[in-house]
Amino acid sequence: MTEKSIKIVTWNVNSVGQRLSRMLAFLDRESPDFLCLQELKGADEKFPMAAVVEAGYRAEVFGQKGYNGVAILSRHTPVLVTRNFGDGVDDPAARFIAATYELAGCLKPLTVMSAYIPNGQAIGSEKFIYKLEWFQRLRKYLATHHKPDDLVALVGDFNVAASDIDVYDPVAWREHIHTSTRERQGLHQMTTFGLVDTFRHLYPEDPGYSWWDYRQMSFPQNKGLRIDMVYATKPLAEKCREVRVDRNERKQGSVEGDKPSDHAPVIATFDLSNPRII
DNA sequence: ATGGCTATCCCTGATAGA
Repeated sequence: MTEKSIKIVTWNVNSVGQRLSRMLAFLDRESPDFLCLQELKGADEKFPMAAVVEAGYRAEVFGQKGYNGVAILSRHTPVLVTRNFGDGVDDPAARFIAATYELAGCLKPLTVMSAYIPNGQAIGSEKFIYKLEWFQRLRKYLATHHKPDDLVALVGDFNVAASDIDVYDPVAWREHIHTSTRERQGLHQMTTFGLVDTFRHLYPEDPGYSWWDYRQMSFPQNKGLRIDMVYATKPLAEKCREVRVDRNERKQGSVEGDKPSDHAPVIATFDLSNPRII
């Protein structure tokens, strides 16, 4: 393979079954190398594998009945796939999958991770503590399995707006779930492994919202949060040329299709034209 | 202040998401 760039997408689809036609159209239109999904909301056997294969992709799937569920779609075949953290914690939630690829023209393997960070529900709740612990477990997983100079893309729905620029109304959302100091610290601790927020790095001033509430006409008023991110280790982040939010996928209508997810896809493009560096 | 919408499954209400 000699492609000069790779495209990595993260998209919380809020049920892969409900979003199938939109997703297939997206694959056809954008032709990403990697499409990382969150909130499949179904067990493995409910995943639309035949349609994905028909579209020219394969899928590494980590499903769960009713809730959560993550996947990585790609035209490439991984050499290694891991599901969950394998850290001995008894946690049945399907929120993390990682796949490693040896791409032609790439001197080092590329690892792509699709993560669905817990929502946290309410500050101080049991689910909030679980969210904070989940960040620590993810941080430990990174340190155990990778080095900061590996090629790693950690993408997904992080359920935290990292700073006030990522929030449409920071005053109303002050110390709210998704913006609280402890959540932001958890997210920051994760990045200290050596991860760059590619969107924020390229566009310091752009809100870049990726989620809008289904209620209250939030999307037409652009009342959003940026909680879906593409993180990359430094050697990979240096190759990032563009990150964009595909807001058309949040729209409703005959052109875009019905029933959008409440999240829009985030599309990152990396230029790998100099293989001596990668 | 609350909930307003959309998804799941036990399915015609409860639970969860953010």
